[in-house]
Amino acid sequence: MRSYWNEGPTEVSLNGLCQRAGVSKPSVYREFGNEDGLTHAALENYGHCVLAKVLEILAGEDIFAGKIRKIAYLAAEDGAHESGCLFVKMRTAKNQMGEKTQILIAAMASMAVDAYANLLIEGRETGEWPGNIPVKLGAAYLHAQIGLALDQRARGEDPRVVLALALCVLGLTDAQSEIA
Amino acid sequence: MRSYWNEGPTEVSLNGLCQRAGVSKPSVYREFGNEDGLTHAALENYGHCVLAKVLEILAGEDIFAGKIRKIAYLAAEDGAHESGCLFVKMRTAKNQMGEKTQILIAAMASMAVDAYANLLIEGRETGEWPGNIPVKLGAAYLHAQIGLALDQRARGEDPRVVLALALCVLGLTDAQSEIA
DNA sequence: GAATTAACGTACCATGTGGTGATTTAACTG
DNA sequence: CAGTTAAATCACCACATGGTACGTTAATTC
Repeated sequence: MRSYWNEGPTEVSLNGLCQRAGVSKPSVYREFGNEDGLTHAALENYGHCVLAKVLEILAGEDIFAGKIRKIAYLAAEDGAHESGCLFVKMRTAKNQMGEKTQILIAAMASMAVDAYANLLIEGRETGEWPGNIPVKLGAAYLHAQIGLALDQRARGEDPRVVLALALCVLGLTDAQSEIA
Repeated sequence: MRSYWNEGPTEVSLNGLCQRAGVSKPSVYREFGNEDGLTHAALENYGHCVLAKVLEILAGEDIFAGKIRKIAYLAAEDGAHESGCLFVKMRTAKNQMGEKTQILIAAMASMAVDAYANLLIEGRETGEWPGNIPVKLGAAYLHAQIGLALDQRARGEDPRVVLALALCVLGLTDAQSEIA
């Protein structure tokens, strides 16, 4: 019922969604208050789902490069969220979102870059991530490139080769052959 | 009068624009037919303006790395189009654009990647662009990274460090210090 | 200056949006 | 089975959007 929200892209109107979901508008309003609450709940739910996947990867026993590769795979070619990353879609249209949703978007972006930073710190400590790139810059770079890949997929482009090339700068020279 | 369109972001409605431009709606329709024709004309005009700048850079007497640096500067920190790149904004919301405008968006993207390809070919011929990255991939990569920088600026982020790091993969190790 | 033509703008239309009050249906309690 | 309460819905509102018919003004021509 309310998981049907995952397929609801940003372009669908509240008016049309509750129609194709078989639920009437006042019910939605009783449950979420207003559209801002609705998008907020949808994004929060989506965040929990995708966060679970990412945390599973980060907590795994993989090697550093393997974790990066898995995250890149998730962003570039995993068919699970084939309708596109809801976070990226909402960030793209964030000025059309309500206040609460905008705050959530910013918070999720911050969490993502923090997660990348932790991964990079771990990689540096174990010596698996060589080079002299600051962790902060690396995390921002990873976040930007993953977001770019998701954006490209939302446009119908194939992000794989570009993402593979972009990740080379982190010193993972095998990333290109691994992904492409 | 019709150059006021450059400041017109995608979020402004036709209804509100002709009001703040002091022109009545029927006049707009007499001139452009429908909203699709309007956005098309606006994007075409913007394309001519920005294309002039890019061509000026490409046709200059600069060294290869200098041209790349100038283009990166144009994308990352030039205040000329401080309201954001209209092409990127329209590409972001391309499914809300009319048919003609969507075709123009695709055509302009193709022209951009062709221009990058020519630049890279020139760089390789003169030996200024080392490495074994195929020209086609390099052009797609440049296009993606420039687009990412413009997207980040549209979101209010500072794209400079990420773009500088991304351009390192092209073998321009000095790009980071030049831009940041 | 009169007549014709071209451009312009007011006022309007149909439609879709987010949001809500009144009413009916359903469930639960005694 | 009767009576109260909770929940879902029908129908509606105000508003904004893209788009247009028609009256009005301005320019042109003789």
